[in-house]
Amino acid sequence: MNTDEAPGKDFIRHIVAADVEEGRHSGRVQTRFPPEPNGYLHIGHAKAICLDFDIAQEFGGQCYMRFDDTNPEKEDIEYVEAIQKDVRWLGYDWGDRLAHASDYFQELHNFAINLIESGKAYVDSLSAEEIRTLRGTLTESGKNSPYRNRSVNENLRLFSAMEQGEFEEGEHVLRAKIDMASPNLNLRDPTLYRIRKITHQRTGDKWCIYPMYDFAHTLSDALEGTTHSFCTLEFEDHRPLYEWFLENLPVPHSPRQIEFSRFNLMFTVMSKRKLAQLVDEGHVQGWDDPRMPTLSGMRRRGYTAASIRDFIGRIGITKKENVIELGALENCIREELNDTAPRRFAVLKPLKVVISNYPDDGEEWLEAANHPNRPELGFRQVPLCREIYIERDDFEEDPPGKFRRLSPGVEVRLRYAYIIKCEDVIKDPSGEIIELHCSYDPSTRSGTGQGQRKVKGTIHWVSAKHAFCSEVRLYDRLFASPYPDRGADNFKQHLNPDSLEVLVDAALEPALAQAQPEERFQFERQGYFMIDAELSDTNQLVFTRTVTLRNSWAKMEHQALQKFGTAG
RNA sequence: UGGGGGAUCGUCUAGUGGUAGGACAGCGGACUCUGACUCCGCUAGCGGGGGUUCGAAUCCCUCUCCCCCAGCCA
Repeated sequence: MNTDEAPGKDFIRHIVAADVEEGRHSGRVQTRFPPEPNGYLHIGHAKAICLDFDIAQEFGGQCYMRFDDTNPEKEDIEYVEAIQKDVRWLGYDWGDRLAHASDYFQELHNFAINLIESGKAYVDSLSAEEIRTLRGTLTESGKNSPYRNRSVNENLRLFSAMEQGEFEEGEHVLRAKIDMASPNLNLRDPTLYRIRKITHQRTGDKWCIYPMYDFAHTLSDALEGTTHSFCTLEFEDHRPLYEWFLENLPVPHSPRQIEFSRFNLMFTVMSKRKLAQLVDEGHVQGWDDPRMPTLSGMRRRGYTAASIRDFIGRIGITKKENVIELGALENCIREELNDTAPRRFAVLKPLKVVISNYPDDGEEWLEAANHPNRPELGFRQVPLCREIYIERDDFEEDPPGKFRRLSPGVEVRLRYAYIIKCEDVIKDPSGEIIELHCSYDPSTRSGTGQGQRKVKGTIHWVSAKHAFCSEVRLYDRLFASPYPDRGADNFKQHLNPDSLEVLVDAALEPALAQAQPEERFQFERQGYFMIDAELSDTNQLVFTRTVTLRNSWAKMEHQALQKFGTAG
């Protein structure tokens, strides 16, 4: 097979293309992204957002941004604003097509009257418990409510009284009259309206009856002229109800609902309820905590919108349950940042090195490439003097076999500078290594073509005198288990206690002092980092690690530990 | 035990009666002043059993396993 071929379209695009070809809806394509403003958007929503907006665009149609705000109890303007910000950030523009289910409350109400008048809806005065009992079970059919055969006039009168606020919450509901014996529970006279005496964030106190999801969502789609209504699998058996509304009401358009599977990410949870719990109970510092799978959290972590869209494109659309490896996501941001991020030196866990044969007051500035594979990005100067910092992990007194770093008597290259050799290890009384004494070979300066001998390895470093100290935050997966919400135990038991490591005395090269918010860097041999604008101020910069570099050495170490146990 | 869905390399995903392909991961190698990047190579899959057919992931039968549904949430 030809590898140049474009990847196959997903099943939804096949369906839409076929509909267009057959001239349904006059070839028009219109979609909508319908979030409920009861929480922040997460990476799972990105799949729906991309699907809704991309398909509309691909077929020359339009996509509405519509808030499904039919439950004032849970919804809040804070979420409405955050959601819009996140969708825009992802790169989508709904133009003037911003809508709310609440914009349609009057029309929805008219549809309800219509159903009552045609004998297809009735006011039920049973309690919630009684309704549940009469609904039956998965295997037993339900029973009709004693109020099911009220006259049209009585239903009209009661519904009007509900609307006028003459009843308390829970006294009555409006139900569709469909089939209490249906094997599909959604068709056993579903509730259409309930009484809620709560101020709505948009309509205020105008209404005290609010439509239920199935009713409001279907008819909002129909009123807007949606042609294709995408949603996740759990709504699959709501489709017959969706279609029942379309068939039994004088709707201007008949959209088609198509379901796809949500996606799940290993080492994380993806339900708004659970994410809200992490926020409320203080396991994270907010919806935008860089460990959260929310779009705002990932943005703060350093993910770009392009990398998220790239990721969504790669995981595809199917109806199969799926759990995606974290590496697949990380790969997307690494790929982008490897290409675009300027390189810098940062010593995260410093160990002082004295270059004993370097002049006491000596100082020189060396040229270091901003990007080794992209010379057009130029160079910056890094200072060297007699005392420098290297990474503590880059020295081992008794190194394992394949260690390609510094150890006693061994030579390594200071990247973009000289070859040094470890002559002496200085320890404090407790035996902890506090300083290294090294000699350097002045003939081996980088770029001179001299001193090209093979050494053990190349390490990064920062001049002690010129270093500026910064806080660096190393974020890791929020959960220690790949499937935190599988099994009977509480998902919070799987929280990773090491998901955040705060380093307060990282030594950064001077050029980093000019770092701007949004600028991303590769700290060589470490990973990709960005300023956390929330935590930084003029006195103190705080850098956040977006993702580590791929690290085959760490992998080897990990495998060795697995093999020989973790003791010692 | 009712109804609705789903099963293709470790993980995602193509395939629509004609050599099971791609991505990520993994393994091996080359390169390397980042144990990065890049490049080369390799490993690895149609849930089981029948049937139709010259030929089946694809069509038929059957079995198994997994997910969703009993809110006045969405």
